[in-house]
Amino acid sequence: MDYDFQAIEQRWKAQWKADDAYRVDEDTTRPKFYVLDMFPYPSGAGLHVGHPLGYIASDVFARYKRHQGFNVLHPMGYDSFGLPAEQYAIQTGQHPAITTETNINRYREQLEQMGFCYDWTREVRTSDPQYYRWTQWIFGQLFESWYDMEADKARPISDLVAALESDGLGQVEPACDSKWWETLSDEVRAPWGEEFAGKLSAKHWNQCSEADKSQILMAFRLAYLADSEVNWCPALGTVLANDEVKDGLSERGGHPVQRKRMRQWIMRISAYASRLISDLDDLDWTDSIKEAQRNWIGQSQGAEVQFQVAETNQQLDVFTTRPDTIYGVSFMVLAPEHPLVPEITAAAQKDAVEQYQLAASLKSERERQGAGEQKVTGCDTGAFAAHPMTGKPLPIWIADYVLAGYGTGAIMAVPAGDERDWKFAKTFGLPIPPIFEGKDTDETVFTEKTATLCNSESLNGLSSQDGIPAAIAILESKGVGTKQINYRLRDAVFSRQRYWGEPFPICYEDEIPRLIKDKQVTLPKVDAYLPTEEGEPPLARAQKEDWNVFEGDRMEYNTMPGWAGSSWYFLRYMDPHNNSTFCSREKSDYWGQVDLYIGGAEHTTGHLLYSRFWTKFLFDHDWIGFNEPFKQMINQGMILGRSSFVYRIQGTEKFVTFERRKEFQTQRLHVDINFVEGDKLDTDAFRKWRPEYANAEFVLGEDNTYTCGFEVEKMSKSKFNVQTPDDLVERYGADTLRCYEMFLGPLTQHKPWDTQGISGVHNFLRKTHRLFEGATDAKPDEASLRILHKTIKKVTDDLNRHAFNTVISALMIGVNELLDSKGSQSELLQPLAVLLSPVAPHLAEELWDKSGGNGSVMDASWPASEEKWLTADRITYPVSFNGKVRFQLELDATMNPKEVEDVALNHEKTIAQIEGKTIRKVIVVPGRIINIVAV
RNA sequence: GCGGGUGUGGUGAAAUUGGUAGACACGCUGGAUUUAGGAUCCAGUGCCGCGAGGCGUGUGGGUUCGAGUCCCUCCACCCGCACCA
Repeated sequence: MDYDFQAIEQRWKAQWKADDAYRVDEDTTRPKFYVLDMFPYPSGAGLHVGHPLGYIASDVFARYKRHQGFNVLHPMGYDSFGLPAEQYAIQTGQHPAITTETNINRYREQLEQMGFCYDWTREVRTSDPQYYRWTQWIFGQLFESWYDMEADKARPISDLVAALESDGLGQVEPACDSKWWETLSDEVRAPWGEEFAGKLSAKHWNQCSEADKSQILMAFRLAYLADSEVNWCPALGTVLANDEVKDGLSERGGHPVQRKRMRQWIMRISAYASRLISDLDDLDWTDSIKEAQRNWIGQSQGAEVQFQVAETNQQLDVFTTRPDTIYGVSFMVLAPEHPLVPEITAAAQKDAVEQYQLAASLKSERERQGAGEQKVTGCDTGAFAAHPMTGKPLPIWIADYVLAGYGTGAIMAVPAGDERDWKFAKTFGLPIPPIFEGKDTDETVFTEKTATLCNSESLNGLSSQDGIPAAIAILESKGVGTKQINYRLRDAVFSRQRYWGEPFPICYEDEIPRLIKDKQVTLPKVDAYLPTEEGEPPLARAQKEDWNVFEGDRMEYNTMPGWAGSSWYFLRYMDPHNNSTFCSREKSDYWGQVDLYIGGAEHTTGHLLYSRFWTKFLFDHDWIGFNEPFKQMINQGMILGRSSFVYRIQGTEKFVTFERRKEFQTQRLHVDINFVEGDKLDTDAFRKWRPEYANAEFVLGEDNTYTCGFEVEKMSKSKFNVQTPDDLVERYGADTLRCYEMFLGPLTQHKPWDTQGISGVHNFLRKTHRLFEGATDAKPDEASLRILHKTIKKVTDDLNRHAFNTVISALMIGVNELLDSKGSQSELLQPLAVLLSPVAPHLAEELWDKSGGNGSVMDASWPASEEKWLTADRITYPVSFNGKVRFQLELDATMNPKEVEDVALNHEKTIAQIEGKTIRKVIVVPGRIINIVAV
């Protein structure tokens, strides 16, 4: 009988459903294994063949681990809040929940069709109030926490309040902005005096009103409200986090982004910067992702140094990684936006400075970041700072190349040792004090750390390695500087001016935010999904009675960003229906970290960083027992599409075939790959595609056909090159699709999609089916047993190293060889069905059943390869001369190297090869190779 | 510029510890069979050469009895970061 994949797949899918075969429960008698796929956003387009690649790999591994006796958690759910559904709502007025539901149903259908072993009873959706109440709860906990730098962990805000009441800020060191008090209103600060520099006393704290205290605490909360420069995207009508902006454009949609000062909820992720870097070391992730995270966090060690501005009591703080070069400082540079600029600028320079500032502010983010060559620009403020060591006056300039957002927004310029400072000094004729022995820094800048310092008083003769700590010691003893670690990572904006996201459990009284703890706030209904006329977010449209909870004067109008719900979803899968906590400690202790996380590499600096941050936060409060979410991660490569093109002769409705396109002025247009078979265009289908092509004419090739051009590029709707899994499953079955996607090549590599190869894999499954047709209870012969055990070993080894493509090859070889050796005995076939089951579960179940297996193949234990069938009696040695293989020699496996050598040397072909030469050396690698060196 | 990665037949690729380069497939060529079907089977297929043989893993060098694999040089492409003080 033929391989009727449709009947087989339908039958077993139904059976598994009836048996609840994918249901998992906690079971302390078995070891656990947690395999997770990255959370999909259910888009309207459904899945294309690229999406399931990772899902198939994780499913294969989950099934393999189950065979090995692990209790495997393998869940799936949806990151179902997000922009596309909301954009659609804006256009059509349809509630995003409806769009989302429709899309999820489509996803679910596609996922089930491919036979994934997800435990659907654990499905989560971030837009479900039962889920997001816990996202809101975690936000609330972040709001009610501060970061204790000494203990290096988050603690309840009540601890900080207690400390403030008894000792003020004297005994505790909370993570905060270096000048946290500057964000407070003047009334709050007034009693503390002009000279206040952060040492808030208990007395002052206790004198504050409740409103004042709330303002002060805001400076220390892990989720806080603050005015800050944000990335505002007018086209999307919302702010974006740094990781959502690429080259000054929004990652989604590519719209321009501006800087704007806005009051926003912010997450103090910077408090975790150091742990987010150091804990990377123990993760089994690719170096490139770990490196990208280190880069993004951007740790640099150095010193903060204070410079006194002459004739004022103002002080300039700068951060430097090279405090050893302090004697080489000849000027200072501030960012044009630096708050001190207006205060210190000399009267004579006022106009020039203001002009420069204006010019800088008019430049877009993109221009500021300088796409290409950087021109050196700057402007003298006319003010001077005193060198902290020598007291010498240093001119203070402003310039674009100093960024307001990094460090303190000001630098001490050391032209001898810094490329940009050097160029700046050369451009504006500023001095370049030589500070490196034997280096003419007037000629070229010397940026390496290898030189010996000179003209640097007590630092003379020191290398940079010794000079840095020495310089810091001097600075500290003079009270003009401290050792400091600086990070590039900024706190993450957590507000979005959007409708389709988690509402904040926050209300305002006299504009003071208050956390609503006793009731869950759900999304209110609104009359439109657009901002109000006053520019308030859509939620501001909701009337008082539209809110299920309305407290204070008003509710918070912002919603949370997409990454809120996805930062902790892997925990909810462990305990998805818990109504009293986000995830019970008992469950999270059992399931623990994700053992294997599979997904794309596009979440490097967003999701992966944020979920690490939230995990550490939950760990600090002892609500979970681990501080990293994902122990091992594999990033699957993209499956690229093969786009087809037609060539329209400019200004006409004529299309010219690929071969003759050069004869005309043409425009290359994407054409739907559904009209193209083997690069030949179905011209009738093309005419019917769009009204404007109805009268299309074609300039054909010699064979009277229209040939399309092609290119391999990213699969996308707009390129009309999307291949969906649906019709492939229809034509070849889910098992074939699963095997084919695995067979394409290494999981982590990018590869073009090409359906031509699919027949080979389908054929393999048919052959496998045929092998089982002749199942008997007879005793298998030795040769067949060898084939089986070789296959068991290869498949097992390859699965362990996640080499899924060679798993398929190994099974192909095994089946081909067993067909040749007539190895159709149940004793061989049953283990073979188990080997097949991770990659082709439906067929494996059918064959397991046919070959007399008990129960479901899914619960059969993984076969072990037996050593005795792996070692052969005879070995075929390649015999090489000077490294080049000349002939084969079949020898007894028991022969020792000396015996092998003797046989090889006396072989007639050897004698022929070495004729006229002397043998210098003979190398025999037992079981491997014989190499004879002769000259 | 810095960091990470990848270069192997016509194509996707394999070679796990330095040990027969191209397994397994696709495609192609020839043949068989068949109710011309996107079916099946057999043989061949890295390149050059009729052949013996020679040459072959981006380039050039090195280590080694032996290098796709290790070391150095350069090139190409992909990804990330990018005036980061």
